Amino acid sequence: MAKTPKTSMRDVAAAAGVSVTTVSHVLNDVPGKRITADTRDRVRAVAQELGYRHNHLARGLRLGRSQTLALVSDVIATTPFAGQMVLGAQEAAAKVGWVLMLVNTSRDPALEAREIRSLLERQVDGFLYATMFHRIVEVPELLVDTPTVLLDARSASGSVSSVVPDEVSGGRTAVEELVRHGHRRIGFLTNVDDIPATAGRLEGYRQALAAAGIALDETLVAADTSDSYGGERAARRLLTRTDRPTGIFCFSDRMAMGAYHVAAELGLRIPQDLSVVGFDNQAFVADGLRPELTTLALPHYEMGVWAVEQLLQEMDLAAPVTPSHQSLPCPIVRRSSVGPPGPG
Amino acid sequence: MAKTPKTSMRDVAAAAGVSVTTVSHVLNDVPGKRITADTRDRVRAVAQELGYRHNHLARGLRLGRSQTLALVSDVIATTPFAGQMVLGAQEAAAKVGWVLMLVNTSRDPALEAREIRSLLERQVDGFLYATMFHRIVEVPELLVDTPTVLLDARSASGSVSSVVPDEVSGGRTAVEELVRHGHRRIGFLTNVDDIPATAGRLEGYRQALAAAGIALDETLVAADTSDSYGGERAARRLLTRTDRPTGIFCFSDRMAMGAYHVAAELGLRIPQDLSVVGFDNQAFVADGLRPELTTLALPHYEMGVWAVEQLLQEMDLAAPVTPSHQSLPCPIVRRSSVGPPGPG
DNA sequence: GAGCTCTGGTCAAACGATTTACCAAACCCC
DNA sequence: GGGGTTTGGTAAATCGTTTGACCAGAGCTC
Repeated sequence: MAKTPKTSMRDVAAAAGVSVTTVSHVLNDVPGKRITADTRDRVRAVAQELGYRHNHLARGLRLGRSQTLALVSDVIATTPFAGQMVLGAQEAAAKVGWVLMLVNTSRDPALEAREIRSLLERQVDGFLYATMFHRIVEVPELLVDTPTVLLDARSASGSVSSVVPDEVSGGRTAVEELVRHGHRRIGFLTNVDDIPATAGRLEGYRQALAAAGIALDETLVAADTSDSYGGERAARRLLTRTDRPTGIFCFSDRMAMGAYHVAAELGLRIPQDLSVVGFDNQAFVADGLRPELTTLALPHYEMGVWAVEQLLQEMDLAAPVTPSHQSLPCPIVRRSSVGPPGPG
Repeated sequence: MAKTPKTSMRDVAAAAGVSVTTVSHVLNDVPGKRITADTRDRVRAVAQELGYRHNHLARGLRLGRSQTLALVSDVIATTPFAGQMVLGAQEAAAKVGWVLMLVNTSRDPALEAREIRSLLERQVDGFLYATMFHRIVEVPELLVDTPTVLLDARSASGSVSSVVPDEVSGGRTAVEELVRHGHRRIGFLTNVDDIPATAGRLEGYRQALAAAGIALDETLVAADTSDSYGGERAARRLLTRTDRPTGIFCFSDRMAMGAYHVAAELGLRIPQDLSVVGFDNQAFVADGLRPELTTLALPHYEMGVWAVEQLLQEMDLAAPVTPSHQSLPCPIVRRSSVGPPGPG
């Protein structure tokens, strides 16, 4: 860890026998500046030799921007797919040479304010305000005059751009998959929480049934907690009926996992006796079940990318932009849990 | 997004009728500076009123450090527990007012070099070099004279500090749990990959057997891929024997999931006929199985915290430090998959 | 009242870039 | 050879802090 004394443009300039200005012009390839190829080469060679490295802090100070984005989220880590969102954002930022600062606020408003303030002091140019599952939030007061995009969240006021999964089309796709295989009695294991995903996927379920000319049977919709135990309970209610559904769409892979347990218990084979579609494409769950679970993937990576690209674009425009709200599709991941309805 | 013109110390100084120096002294609570309470209050009031906000870029430039850490990792997101590590690091940094920049390199050396260079240009003070599962790596040339700590990785040369899970004690703990319940024939579903976790957990398995006075039976160690299919194959090899083990320790929860499938197929009840211990405490897997899986948790959060604290400490000392290598314990998470061996 | 020490500040020089002016020499045209 | 233009740069101000050096006035001592 020998503290190598850092080389600045001044050092390069001195060694190359030119002014700092020239070094700056050369190293930044400033267009429209007339500098002989000879000088250019010399400056570059010297910079290379001295191990010159740009000082982004100094540049940021002068330019008034840091080329840095912040991702602040309520709970970065409690959901296993959070990483994909962060990854998408980070990669999109890296592509244009920006970097991402990461902060987690644990839903603590005081902590959140403190952290945002800290990021603002670091002259962060824009914010991604993310929640780790699709929610309705309001963007913190502190951020009102810094460019901000909502990630996996929508704002009640609609005042800033946002990107969320398209829950409705996701639900529709799931049910269409069952319909396509010939199912007509299709159950829905839904979630009791009042979140956009619940309403959206239910709406998708309705739409798909309607499109297939299947009458909605409210008793085939069973709500419970979104974990595997909720899945068990809800599945048991549906599958112990004499007119049990031949296919079920589950709000989450975890609920689907519960449904698998109940099916095994009742001696129902998947997919011969019962087809199942999940949601989330949860790593190590969907592909660990037997048969592997057909499910819908949340577009976390894509949302991360979209949010950064939108943010960069909004920051480019000096003028205030009209916010744009995007829903990204949830692609279906076909595995082996869906088949034609049994003779039953 | 009205670009509010930023207020600087100069503005505050002018409005308060003092010099910039005084403002700096007051706002930073510089010790040993004599300033009347009256002036202090006035400066603070004015700063508050004008909405003054520190400019960390300018300070960083002056001070030569940014109070920023970078977490560079090979694959941030492909493992669901990665988040815990990032979270631990971020929270430890936040506690002392530092922030974390995040970069993912996808195991691409060219990309890695580019990103590290970019972070270095931003005057990042220290690096966390993380891998998303315990590996042996060498720290990139570029980082040799910037403080760096390895996270979930160890370096071959041992030249920088590192923190990893204690695989040996983890393996031992798992097997001890089975021994404690009275098991004497204990199988090990291990992994074929040549990584520290494989050797470490096997060693732990050996140690626990030896401590219990149980002779090692090599045929009870079945190696396969670490996913659920590998678990199925390995479990089938062990459980179809006439002298099948009464308890098995699985390299991963995913392998344990495979073992559950085989047990169900063979009509073996867990834990009455077979006890199972997993590893990883994988979200939504361990607690989604029936019965819920007893397993070992990887100390990802704690490793993140340790790494940041170590890094901060090493940066404090100007002198070169002798690197410290830490193994953190993997705590057991008891659920319902372990019981006394059956009469069989 | 000369000489000291405090008190409560201020001045100006960094830190390392970018950018707006400006300029000397060379060249061109008639 | 006088005036204008192009070429290839340079000087200096600036971004917003921190900090080491300095200083005027008040109070104390003898």
